[in-house]
Amino acid sequence: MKEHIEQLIAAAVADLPELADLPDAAGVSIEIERTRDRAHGDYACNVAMRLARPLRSKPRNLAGRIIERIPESDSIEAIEIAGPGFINFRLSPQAFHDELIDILERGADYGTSKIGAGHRVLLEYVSANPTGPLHVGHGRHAAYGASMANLLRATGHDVHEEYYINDAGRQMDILALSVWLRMFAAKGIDAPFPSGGYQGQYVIDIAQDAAGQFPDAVDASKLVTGDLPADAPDGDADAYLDAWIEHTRQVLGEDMFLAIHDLALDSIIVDIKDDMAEFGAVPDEWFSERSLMESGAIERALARVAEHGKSYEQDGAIWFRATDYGDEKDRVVVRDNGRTTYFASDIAYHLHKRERGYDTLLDILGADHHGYIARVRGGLEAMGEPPETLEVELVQFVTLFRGEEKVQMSTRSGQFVTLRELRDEVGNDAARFFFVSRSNDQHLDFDLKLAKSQSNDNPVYYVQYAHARVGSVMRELDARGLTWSLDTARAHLGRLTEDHEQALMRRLARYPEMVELGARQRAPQHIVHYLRELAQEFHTYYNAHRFIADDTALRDARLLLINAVKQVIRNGLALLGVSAPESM
RNA sequence: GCGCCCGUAGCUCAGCUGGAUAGAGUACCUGGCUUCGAACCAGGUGGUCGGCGGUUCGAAUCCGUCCGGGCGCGCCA
Repeated sequence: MKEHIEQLIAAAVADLPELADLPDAAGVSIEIERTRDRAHGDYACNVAMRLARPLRSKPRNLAGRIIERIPESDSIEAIEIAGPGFINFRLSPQAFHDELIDILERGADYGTSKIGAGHRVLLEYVSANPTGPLHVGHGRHAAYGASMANLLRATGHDVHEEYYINDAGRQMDILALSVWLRMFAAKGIDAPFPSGGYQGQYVIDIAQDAAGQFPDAVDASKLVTGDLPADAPDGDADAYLDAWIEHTRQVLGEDMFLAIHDLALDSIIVDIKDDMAEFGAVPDEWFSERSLMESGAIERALARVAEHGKSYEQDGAIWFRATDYGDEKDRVVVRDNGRTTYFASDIAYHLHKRERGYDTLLDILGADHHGYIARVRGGLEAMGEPPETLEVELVQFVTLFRGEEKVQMSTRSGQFVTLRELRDEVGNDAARFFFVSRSNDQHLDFDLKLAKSQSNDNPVYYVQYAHARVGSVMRELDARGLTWSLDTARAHLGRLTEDHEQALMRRLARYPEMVELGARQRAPQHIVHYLRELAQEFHTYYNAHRFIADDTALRDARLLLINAVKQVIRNGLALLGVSAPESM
């Protein structure tokens, strides 16, 4: 519809005689937008105001001359000039009726488009370190990422969802150490535990399993260390940890250390996969950082950086010239001990994404990673890849409250509320809906007490209730021995003359635009707000009029309308990963 | 100090990349179930869009600056 109006305007503007003298004015783009106020019709166009200056004409006069040249259309009932020079379009009833029928005929497909056809998007999200269960912050990432994947697919993009597993590196070593030390407790032997180790119950559970599988590793004599630096608070917790890791590697041997490391890793990844799957977030691929090292991808990436002269050696390390790309300082990619850094993995990973043929690398990252964006983009450029292919959406933090009290969370100390706990408390639907109801670049306050005690007040139920109510009406129809069908009802849509019905039809017709907007702006919250408005208008209608009327034609028309409402609510909720129950 | 995100009703937040009189939810007040589900609806109270300049037909939206909050600035990941 929007495109149709655009074409009408374009034809009219092209027909303006004065435009011939000013070829550059033709560059003014035609913008059609939805009106906010019903009194302004359905669509408005500002082209007359934009062209007024280059054409040295008054906006309202110009608008008049444009309107004279707009071709006839069955979809348009009226065109008028308003305000400073807007051209307002009022759609014909026929246009809305056609839309209702389209909704029911296309069903689950309604609202989808092909605007993203041919675009290959690699969508990476969550990618939490596998050092423990997902917490509520990851839940926000999962909800946002999965909803974005749905939106992008609905608009025709070819989307590949991916979770990057940081299965190499120091954090995993600390986890392996933590598990090993807890294995002693499983066998009734006292063992020290560094202040910086992972302290959650899940570590103890994994250790129980590991102690059974690797009994030889639980040997009190292996706990005897030489001099170690002091642990916090007297000393440096990190130095203490590193000394312990080094010690553990030696007394256990690389193979045993790796065995415990991998047992812990596998156990946690299985847990994360289950958790996300239950939450409706199912990545197509789980991409291992270690695989980058083993396949030589990191070396390849670093070689490309070197070829472009964007790295150098200093102090025994290899540095990437990040300052050439606006970073504050150059960054190490290979340490003086020969090991590559996380950053090296990351640019190699992004190169690998490009090598797999993706046009857009959409990363969903925590807000604390923002300092990283320019660097990775610089890395891509330094490897000869277009830097603009990397697009990053930052997700701001979730602050948990229990009533008035802020809940402090720290993965390392094991003090956090897990995603699983949250889902158990408020349910998947409420959690998914709540997480994407706020813009991702806004901080999110999540009050657990409120979510638990008043879960019935959650806005998700408001929307689901509208859907269930239509189901209920159709069951009532059946109970009364009446029937309804699209084919007989379509002839009576002219009976939908009430204000509430007009408002609903207008709203329904906007849905495809909302899907497009949500996908384009990477903003699923538009769908949330739209659904609330649609549900609100439906509830108002419900309270004001009876659908199962004695007048058959009127009844058929109204039932067609509310079934269209039901279909659109279902489609919108599906994008958000929220169920649409028939009854509740 | 530098960089990124943000500041909109008492509270939590939208505001469709510059449009017409700034919107929801919640809280508070009033009213509506013998009638398709009251997990609902109708009405009311509530705003210098953080402050000040600028850009233009037009600014909550763009630019500058100041104030206030969050996050980041490792040979950690």
